[in-house]
Amino acid sequence: MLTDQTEEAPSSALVDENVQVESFRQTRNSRRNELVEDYVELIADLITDGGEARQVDIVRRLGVAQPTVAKMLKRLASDGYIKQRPYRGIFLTAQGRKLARQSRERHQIVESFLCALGISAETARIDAEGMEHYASEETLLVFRDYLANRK
Amino acid sequence: MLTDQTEEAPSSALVDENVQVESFRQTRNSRRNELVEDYVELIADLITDGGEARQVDIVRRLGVAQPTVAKMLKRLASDGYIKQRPYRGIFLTAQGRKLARQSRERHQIVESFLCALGISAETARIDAEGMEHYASEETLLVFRDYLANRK
DNA sequence: GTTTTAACATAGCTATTGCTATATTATAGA
DNA sequence: TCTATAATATAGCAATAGCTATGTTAAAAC
Ligand SMILES: [Mn+2]
Ligand SMILES: [Mn+2]
Ligand SMILES: [Mn+2]
Ligand SMILES: [Mn+2]
Repeated sequence: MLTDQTEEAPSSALVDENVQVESFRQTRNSRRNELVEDYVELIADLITDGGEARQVDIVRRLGVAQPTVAKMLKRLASDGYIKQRPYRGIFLTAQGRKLARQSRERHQIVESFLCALGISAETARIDAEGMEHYASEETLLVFRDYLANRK
Repeated sequence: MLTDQTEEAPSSALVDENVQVESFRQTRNSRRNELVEDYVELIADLITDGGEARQVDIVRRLGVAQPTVAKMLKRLASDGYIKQRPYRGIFLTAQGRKLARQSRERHQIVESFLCALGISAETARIDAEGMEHYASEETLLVFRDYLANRK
């Protein structure tokens, strides 16, 4: 009579230890890729929109200091996501384009889903910017279905 | 005739610069609180469930090395979230209890919402563990409404 | 063709979050 | 009570992500 546990998350009891460890592990892993994803996604958007992505454009869009971006771009280059040509802009490698495409798609799905739920465009933008990096394939599929099946 | 922009996120055009900067700023800010929130939430859960939260319990639940937890607990103590009594466990301050309650509630809403959408319990757990930290009040309200208004 | 300026590079600092190795100590068992 | 063990503390290292200050240089302006 009081048991209403269909499709419900547990309300306060501790979950199984191994399950929880695995959740935290995966979350730490996703967190480690957040910045890289946002950078390549932004670079791709800048190129799509204006034909080029210079360091200074990224600085303006991210709202961080220029040396912060410079350092990150070095890392992205050494990790094989981009090629830099000073004063000529940043170029994505094949690997970079692939990650950018995936990131952009995930971002778009999450943001559109939040909008479809009735959340304001500004809030959807902000929340999606963080949440996108933690949405699994299974979740993205459900979001996509939701978007497709509303009238 | 081709304009179908109701409740839709833009598909690839760059958003306004100031809007984007603000999104990234807020996201960076949320990210800075992720770990603190997970720690106090976990400590509260351990206390609720077993009466005590020792360092070694947190180590086991998070899946990180013991000195990592020891260092973080020092920070939580110096930030006023907890009191430590070695071999006696971790105790939440009023400030810690407040943050724990808020974090636990957000976590629960996000996880229940994902479950309600039909996402599997395991995936919902994992995704919620990351997404919870980026869900705004507005979004939580919509999630809550969705949970309340489904038959 | 100079000169100014804006873009980029580099040095050096801090804080955060992880790790391994090792020391210390409180509790539990014999 | 003594001792073994498990819990905690500490030292020291690395990677990441931010900052300010300052140097260098390519492009623009004159
Ligand atoms: Mn993004
Ligand atoms: Mn993002
Ligand atoms: Mn949580
Ligand atoms: Mn979490």
